[in-house]
Amino acid sequence: MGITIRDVAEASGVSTATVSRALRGLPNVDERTRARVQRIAAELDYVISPSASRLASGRTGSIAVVTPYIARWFFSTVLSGVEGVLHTADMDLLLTCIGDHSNSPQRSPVAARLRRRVDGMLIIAVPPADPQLQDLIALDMPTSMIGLTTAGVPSVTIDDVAAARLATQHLINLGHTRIGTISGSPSQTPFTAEFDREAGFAQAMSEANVQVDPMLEAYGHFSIEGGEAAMTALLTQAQPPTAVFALSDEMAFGALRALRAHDLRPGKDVSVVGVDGHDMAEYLGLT
Amino acid sequence: MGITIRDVAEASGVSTATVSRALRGLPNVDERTRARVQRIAAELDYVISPSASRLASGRTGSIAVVTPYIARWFFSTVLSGVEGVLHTADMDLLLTCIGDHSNSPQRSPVAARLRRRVDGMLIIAVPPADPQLQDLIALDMPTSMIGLTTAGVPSVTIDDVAAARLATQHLINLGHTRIGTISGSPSQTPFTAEFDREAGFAQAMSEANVQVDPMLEAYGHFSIEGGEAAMTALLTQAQPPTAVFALSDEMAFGALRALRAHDLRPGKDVSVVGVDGHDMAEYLGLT
DNA sequence: TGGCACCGAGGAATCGGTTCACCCAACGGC
DNA sequence: GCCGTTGGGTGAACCGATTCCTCGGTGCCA
Repeated sequence: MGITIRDVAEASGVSTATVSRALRGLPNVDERTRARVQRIAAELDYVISPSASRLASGRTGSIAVVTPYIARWFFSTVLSGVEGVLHTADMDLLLTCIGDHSNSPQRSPVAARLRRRVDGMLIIAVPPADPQLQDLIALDMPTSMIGLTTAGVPSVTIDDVAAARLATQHLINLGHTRIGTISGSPSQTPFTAEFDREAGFAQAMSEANVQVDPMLEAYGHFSIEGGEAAMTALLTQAQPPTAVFALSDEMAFGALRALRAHDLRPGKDVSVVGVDGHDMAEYLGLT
Repeated sequence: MGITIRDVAEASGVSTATVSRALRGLPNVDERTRARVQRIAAELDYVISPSASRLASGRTGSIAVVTPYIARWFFSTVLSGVEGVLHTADMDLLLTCIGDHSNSPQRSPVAARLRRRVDGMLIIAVPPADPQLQDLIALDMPTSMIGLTTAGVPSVTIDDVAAARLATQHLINLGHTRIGTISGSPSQTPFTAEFDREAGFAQAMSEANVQVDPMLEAYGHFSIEGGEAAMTALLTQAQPPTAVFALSDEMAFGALRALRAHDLRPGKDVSVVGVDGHDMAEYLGLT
């Protein structure tokens, strides 16, 4: 069917070993030989068989991206960047979504799926308490993380604590004292970011000696709908907050929508801030 | 290093051939033998080597998803769905982004990257005129498409023509006669959707005997910023439109932002409609 | 001039499954 | 009792690279 390395070898009058070295830029090949092999390979439209190469070399040339969500803003943005990097590095990107929400019985455990299949993984913002995370780390392969940290694994995160403090302080500076929050959910395994943002909020509040009213905490599950419901809940209280800190921009959107529904003007009647840097944030009159 | 099929074979006292058949549910294996093999494989924590399996069988068990964007709403949503399906089918998902925008010289041509690497592809809304598309189709492997159609390739699309007609008619029903459009760009390779939506707009307009003013066409490049710029351009004309049809919701967002900047109320001073069904569409007061 | 390092290249083992061809025993029909 | 089937199973030839080991030849240095 396809052209094999042997065909190329015969056509150029060398051994397959030489072809392999020539094509991969390894040393110990005469440059003239290399050029000839390359030319012939191109003429024959030869494409190396990744399976065979992987089997023989032990390297797969692909890395897995593990993420709890794909369609959400933060994740797809990161994914897009990662794809670019991997693509130019000529690596395959295996996309794998893990998540308690999609616990269909058919979804085999991630760790088993990845074994012997990739050279490394990139884990994006998986909740640290996710049981599957341990299995992944136990695979003991090169790993990086984005948006969460684990001992011994390189990672890149934003300083969520600082960001949340900043956002909260902004509200305080505006003179607000009844500041509500919209966080993820009361009981579920928290994301690292969720944890840190709450911490930042608490810090800023106590620093400014502003009382945190437990009545003013609502849960938005990191979705737009959830944010809206949470905001509605806050607004219908006897003493609604004058400002709201949303733990993610998406929930902030929902909150804004709730404001509209109540004919309140965001930024005037009620201030809303969110954390994320979402593309759309600035378009919507978030504080 | 890893446990091989041979280890399992020896441990269960059968040949590797039988292990292979037993583990993959093929016939001609005594059920008791199969059970024993499965148990032993599990005990040994045996994981089959995909590379070897692919090499021997010729099947890769993975399919490529080819898309021009990852981070945009439509694409990441589709991607998320596809991942679910593929995952439960126990297939690997190779993510590949092609796009004229990211024409860094390093990005090898997609078609070559995919040959011998996947069993099939899923192409999402690539502009029909994209040169790489031809190469992909020339690979002649099982392919499906979403959001574009090509002769001989199964595909699923929404009826963009109808959707655009509907949106336009809505504006017309509201009594508007000066209706502007914000489309992608005047010259670039159009997406199928772009094409169809323009067609639907034109149809609705001519059916209602409403004049299409060529002055009222602006280009938003399918981005929020672009939509805003386009809307601004429309608004600063001598006779600005009273309604605007945006070819995508993202551009519609931008348009709304421009309205805000001009202190105009969406839906009252100027009506805006978009097509897409974007999650956020309804939250923003799009018509 | 002998010894040594190095360069370009080939031979062949190897990676770990899959699958084809064949084999053997048991069984049923006539 | 003989023969054709069929279910269960084995052996070994692949699949298509990679890579270790080997080898002749050349240039360099002592």
